[in-house]
Amino acid sequence: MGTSKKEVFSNSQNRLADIGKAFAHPARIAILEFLAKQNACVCGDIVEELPLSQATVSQHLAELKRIGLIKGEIEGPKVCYCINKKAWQEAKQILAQFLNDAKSCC
Amino acid sequence: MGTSKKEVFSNSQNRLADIGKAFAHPARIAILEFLAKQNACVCGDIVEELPLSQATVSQHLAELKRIGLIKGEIEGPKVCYCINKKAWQEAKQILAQFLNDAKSCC
DNA sequence: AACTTCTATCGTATTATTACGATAGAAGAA
DNA sequence: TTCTTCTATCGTAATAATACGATAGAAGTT
Repeated sequence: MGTSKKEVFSNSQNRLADIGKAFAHPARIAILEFLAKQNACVCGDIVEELPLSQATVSQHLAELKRIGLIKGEIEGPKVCYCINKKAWQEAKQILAQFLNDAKSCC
Repeated sequence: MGTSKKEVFSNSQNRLADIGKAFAHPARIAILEFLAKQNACVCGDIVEELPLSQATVSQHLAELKRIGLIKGEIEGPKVCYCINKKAWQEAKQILAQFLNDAKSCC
């Protein structure tokens, strides 16, 4: 009790839920928006964009990396982040399919 | 500390995060999938579809109602649920815009 | 080597979420 | 009225998520 019973749901349901979780916090939305509008990797200045501490931003970045939507590459003393295009397309496809399956009702 | 600092983010960022939260649990995905594939309102049999208790399912339904993605109408002793088409379209539009704004990178 | 810069992680406190049994209330059936 | 059915809510327990200061480690600079 208290634990999410994800083992009783299908892989695709859990994958979609994970994508949803990536979007389920305004800070992660802000991070993704910032990365998405760039045309290149962003090195470092993400923390300055957000009204959150460096530790908190790092946690959100780690969660987005776990889900796969962003990539981080070490570049000297900094780390460069960018959208993972492949996972982004996959998320777009999964969400579009899910959202388009709703039939009319009521 | 511990509280989500949603007040420092924009309304649209928080709205998108709320939509993400609706999708952020496999049980809610399962509920939405079940409702979405129907061509009519579903009265009652949602609990039997899910390996969760009636109380837990009711909580998930309440959360989906709060976010606006589903509607519930009292029909005799039962309650009929269905996708809220308007909010569903809104969610689709918001997500599509967000997902399509990613520029190429790396 | 010593210093600076950048980021991940640890430790920790607080709030949120998830889950379920039990109960209450609403509405039709007997 | 009494019974049954259905659903929301209460109470509660446990886990997850959020946030941040402090610290550690990696890498370049002086």
